[in-house]
Amino acid sequence: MVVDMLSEDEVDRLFQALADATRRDIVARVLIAEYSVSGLAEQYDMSFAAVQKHVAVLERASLVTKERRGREQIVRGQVDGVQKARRLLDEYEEIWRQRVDRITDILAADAQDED
Amino acid sequence: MVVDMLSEDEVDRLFQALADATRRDIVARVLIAEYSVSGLAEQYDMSFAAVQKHVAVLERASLVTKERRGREQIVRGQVDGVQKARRLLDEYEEIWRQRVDRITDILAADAQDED
DNA sequence: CATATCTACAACCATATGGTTGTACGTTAC
DNA sequence: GTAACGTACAACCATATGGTTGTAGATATG
Repeated sequence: MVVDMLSEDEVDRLFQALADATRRDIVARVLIAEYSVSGLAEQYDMSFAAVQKHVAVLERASLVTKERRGREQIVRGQVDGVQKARRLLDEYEEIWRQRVDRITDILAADAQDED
Repeated sequence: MVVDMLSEDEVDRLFQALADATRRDIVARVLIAEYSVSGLAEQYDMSFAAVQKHVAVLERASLVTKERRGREQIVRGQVDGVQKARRLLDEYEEIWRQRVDRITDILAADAQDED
């Protein structure tokens, strides 16, 4: 059963956001604890602006949220984004399982014929 | 527990391959049944070469396999690629769940303090 | 053999991506 | 008020991506 109703664009953004090691690391970090954008930037060997862009990509993909706190912007992980992506992949596995079942049925029918 | 041991590059390729609607559709199709590359190309409103490139991306990501049969190249879905990606996402959910548990513990400890 | 089919691959183009530096602006601290 | 901090955003660059057309090789079919 499909519960998600994600547009193709949303799914594109989800997987595209996950297709970068730095961004996956950011997701893991902010699922564990809050970070400011500059706090995140300290963790990586790249400019603040680069990290800022990664966070923006993750935000557009609904994998993190940003919330202003004073002069800082707090980044938090958004687990339902992760869950949506996982459920998508579950559906592919389901498709595959159904094919296996179908093939098993066919083989069973063949066995019947041979009786 | 991590069982996968996928390199960052492999994961990059996996998610990158899934970040395109045409490629996701190809994966779904070849999980259900075999297709030749030209058979796949008929399904989409783009050139044969474009579909060929998409299949190549999926192959590098271990989401499909190609096998020559006469002059055709048969494409099949590779479910373990899908499963690897899903397990990756499971790990993120696990990270998140552990944080929730930790926060719950802290709240419980605070409640203790107030007694 | 001749022809049609399926694939491979190169060359090209427009746009997207991942990075940089520089500038500007709001917020906190002294 | 001034300086330092955190952020936003523009401009720029190199490379990757998703598409095209064209050419060539291998395999089947008449």
